[in-house]
Amino acid sequence: MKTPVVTRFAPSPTGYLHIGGARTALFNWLYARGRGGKFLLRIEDTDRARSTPEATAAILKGLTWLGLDWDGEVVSQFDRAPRHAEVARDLLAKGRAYKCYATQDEIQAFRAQAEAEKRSTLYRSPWRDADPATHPDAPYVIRIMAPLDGETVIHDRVQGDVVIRNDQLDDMVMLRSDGTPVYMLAVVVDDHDMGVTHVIRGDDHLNNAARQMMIYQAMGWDVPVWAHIPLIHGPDGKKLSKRHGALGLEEYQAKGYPASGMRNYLTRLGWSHGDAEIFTDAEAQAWFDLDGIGRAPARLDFKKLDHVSGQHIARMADAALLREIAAFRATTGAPALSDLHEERLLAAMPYLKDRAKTFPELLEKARFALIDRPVGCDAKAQEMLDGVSRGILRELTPQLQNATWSRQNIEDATNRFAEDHGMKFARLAGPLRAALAGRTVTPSVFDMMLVLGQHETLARLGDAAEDKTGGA
RNA sequence: GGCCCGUUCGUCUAUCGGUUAGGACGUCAGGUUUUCAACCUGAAAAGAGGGGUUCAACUCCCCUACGGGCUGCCA
Repeated sequence: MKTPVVTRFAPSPTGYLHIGGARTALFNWLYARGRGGKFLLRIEDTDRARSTPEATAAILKGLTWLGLDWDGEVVSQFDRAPRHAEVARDLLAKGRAYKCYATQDEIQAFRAQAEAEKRSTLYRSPWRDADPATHPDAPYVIRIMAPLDGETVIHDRVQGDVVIRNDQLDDMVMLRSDGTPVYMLAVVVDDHDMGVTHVIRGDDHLNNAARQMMIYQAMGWDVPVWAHIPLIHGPDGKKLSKRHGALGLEEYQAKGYPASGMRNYLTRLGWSHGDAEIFTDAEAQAWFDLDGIGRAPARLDFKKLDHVSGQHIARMADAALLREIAAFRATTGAPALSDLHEERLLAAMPYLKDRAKTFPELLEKARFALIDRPVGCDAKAQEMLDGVSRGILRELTPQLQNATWSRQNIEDATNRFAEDHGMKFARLAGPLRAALAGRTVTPSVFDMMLVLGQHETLARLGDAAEDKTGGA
């Protein structure tokens, strides 16, 4: 029987959810969800000085926004410290670890000298083979006994087989002198206890995998499947850092990218499935595999994000889009839309969603539907509504008044009017735009009329004809 | 310093020894048009460098260059 897949995301709560971390979480989520497995969440909060509850909250919030749901309770690594220590002592009892009484000063001095002499800085503790009878009554750390020769092979699903000579591995510390566990021990114990089968994480941990395997082997535990994915870089190809901006996931939320577009973009960044570019979650889950992950770090490309985002907005169902936009407005602190405005926005959706890459862009194009009279003209729209144009609108109004409100009828009436007056429709379009929206850049005038309805349309035309549209 | 990983159009990538090296974003040129977009068509654009192996190398091996990571009683 095949063991079910269990993946996990294990961030340190030292800040917001980083875009790179979000992608790592996404890969774990996709892998588990596509295989009917579990996706677990563990907060690595053993560094008490840097961990904050606010950061944990921000991470959960970010994951929730991205739509990555996890299974079971969130595990706090710090809470499991006693269990980590227990394993360290177990290893001690098994003779796979030893107490080291070397002071930090001693070790530091050794490293400084090794560095000066350009020798390996790997520290070899003299206490490894010391007779327990000679142990002083002093603080000690517990170090693992690393194998002295041979090699460790990391069978990595992304990087291939990575061979590390065991003489490159030192007797790493597992338990500090104050009895607290070190990260390297904690991850292994937690991953094992949580039943994690696939460790998908940044390739900055690739070398660490060899160290961690020492613990798995000493405890006789199954080593998980490794998949070390390249970290993503900024647009300049350099490591992601503050100066790149847009580092936190919430910044993307604030910019109005739909979560589905974000998932699509991040999935496709450094992973591919033939020529597939735009896909649904169901497709991503079905297609996602470790083999498709590239081995080189990928750069963020905001233009492509825009494109993917636009495609997702265009493909979303109108009602769903309306809900997402309402949620987006709420996060920006905008007041909820009135029923009338919401109704109009929904009606306008088919005309707007093909043309917007983000929610704010869509909202901007929807302005005409979300305002009440007077429309409020900006400078260009005001210019458009000169005396002549107002006269034209006055004459056009009765034609629209008599039309039964359908696209066909509105278009016919308008075109007939233009023809009768020997003008091109383009001559009418500008003033109509200004009258209906108070702007010169708007959706199609017929689309707007349809969304607004006959009554509102005529009222706005009336305002314009009488020069009562108001300023911007 | 030691060890490990990586390198195909500007960017994300396909190719898993034999292709005119394909797609997407972006760019440029046309088209459509009712403004802005969107959309459609087309174009330019790539195997880091050097050695091997092979009838044949982007693909396999080695070296170099460049980029990245690890080397903590941080995670």
